[in-house]
This record gives sequence, structure tokens and C-alpha cells, in this order.
Amino acid sequence: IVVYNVLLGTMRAGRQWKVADEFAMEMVKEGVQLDNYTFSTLISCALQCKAPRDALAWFDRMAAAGIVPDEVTYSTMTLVYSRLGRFDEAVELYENLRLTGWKPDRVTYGSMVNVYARAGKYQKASALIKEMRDLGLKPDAVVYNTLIKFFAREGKTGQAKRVFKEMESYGIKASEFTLSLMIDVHGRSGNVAEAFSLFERMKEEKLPLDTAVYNSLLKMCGEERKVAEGERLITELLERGLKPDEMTYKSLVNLYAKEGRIDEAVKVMQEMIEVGCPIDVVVYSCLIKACGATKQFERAEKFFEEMLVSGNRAD
RNA sequence: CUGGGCGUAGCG
Repeated sequence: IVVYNVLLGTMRAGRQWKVADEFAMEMVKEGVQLDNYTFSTLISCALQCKAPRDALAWFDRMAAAGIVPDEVTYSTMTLVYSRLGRFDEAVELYENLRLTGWKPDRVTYGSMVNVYARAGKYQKASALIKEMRDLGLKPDAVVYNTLIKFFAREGKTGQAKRVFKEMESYGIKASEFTLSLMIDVHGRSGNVAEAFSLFERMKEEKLPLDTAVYNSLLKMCGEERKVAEGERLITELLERGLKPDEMTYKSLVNLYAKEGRIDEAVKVMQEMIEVGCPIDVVVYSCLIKACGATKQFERAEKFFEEMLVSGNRAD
């Protein structure tokens, strides 16, 4: 069973939900006894792959198999309910467990911060962090990152900054995730200087830089029309041996298109095709919009037709 | 170090 679980773990890491799902079905057929590790791996894999319904289905199978969920499985389930928009059930699950006198661990607290923050209950999420501290559970960077993430998503830049400061004031070291998040936060609010200053900080602290950080900055450069900076970033990314992904290319197309530099945008698009990157409506609409802005209507028309031919539908 | 909470998606 351990071997099977390890294999499932690999599929989870590779975000291969269909594969994992079928593999687990096969396990059941072969009569392998699934355990809490199996189920929690499956459930979290489904969750990561945006298949929360499947996660629920496996939770039901778990009950049917008479396996009693442990803390890990339960805390994964609070996230499942939360992602399904069933906030009340997530909280209910947590509260019921607490009634049994069980003491949640750091990760469970982290999950609940996630649940509350997703539901927009920020005061409650913050209260949980305080509760952790009072209990001596030492909130870590991950808990704070969770909260920052939701503030970032909602465009609540000020709140995100506040949490970031609070975290540092407690002597919790910002991880590369934290700084990456904060770079994204500043990028979204057009705070170019702050974003780059945190980027410098990451370099000084020798934190690992990956494509995601560059993507955040590139996106910002697109919005803020900083083509030269954007080009510097892409060069640097390649020099570091990082691999541009779909988002990197999209940001680049946007960067050029926003400036009306359609030929360059098209060059990026061709490169996308070469490396097998899917071209979607977003890419085409960037180009079409750029044509509109530069009054090249016949060219816009051409892109539109090309889009339809390539199997994309106008949305 | 067999499993659970955090970063680049979403009104372009």
C-alpha cells in the first residue's frame, strides 16, 4: 500500500488527476486496502486539479469502506467544502471536531485561515492567527501567505501590506512565496518601484527565483507599458535557465500589443506555436485590440478569422 | 521525506 501511495503522490505532484483517479479505481478493483494516506492524497489531488466534486466522491467512498478519517483527511476536506462554496459545511466540520476536545495543529489552523479568507471573513481569519499565537502554535510564513494571497486577489493592497508588516514584526521570515506574492500585489496596483525593490531583495537574500516571479513582473510591465524593463526581465529569465511558460508568453504578447508593436507581438505568438503553447482567445484579443488602437482594421479582421480557424471561439 | 494550508489564472 505504501508503494501505491507513493505512486499516487507522484501523480498529485504532476497534477494528473485523471491518471490518479483511474489508478485508484484500479487499486479498489484489485482489492488493495486503501488507507488515510491514500484517501487524503486522492482528495487533495482532486482539489488541486480543480475537481472538488471528485474529491467529495472519494470522501464518500472512504466512509463506505469504513475508514475513519484522521486529522489530515479532515483538514483536506474543509478545503474541499470551501472550494465548493460550501463554507458552512467546512466550518461545521471543524467546529464539530473541536467539540470532541481535539486540538488542531498548525496546518489545520492554516487550512481554516484559508477557508475563512476565501469566504471573505478576514477578521475571523486574523483571529485564528492570533489564537495560534496565544496557544503557542507559532504561526509560520505559510499562514500569513494564505491571508496575503486572498487580500491580493481582492486587490486589497493596503491590507496585504499590513499583514506582511505584521508578519515581519513577529520575526517571521518572508519566504520566496511571500515576496513573490507581495511583488504580485504591488504589480497589480501599479507600484513598479516597490515591486522591483522586493525583487532586488529576493536576489540579495539569494532566495530562489522562478518563472512565476518573472511572470508577475512581466504582467506588471505590460500594464504599465514598461517595454524596456519587460525585455530586460525576459532576457534575465532566459539567462537564469528558467523556462518561460504559457503565462510568460501571454504577458509578452500583451506587453508588445499594448504598445501597438504588433509585429513583435506576432513574433512572440509564433514562438508560442513553435514550443507548443496553446494560443487562446486572450492572446488573440490582445492582438485585435492592438489593431483597433492603431486603426488597422483589416488586420484585426484577419486575426479574428485566424482565431476561428485555429479552433477558438469568440467569447 | 507515503498524505493536508501559501505565490504567476479569473471583467483582457
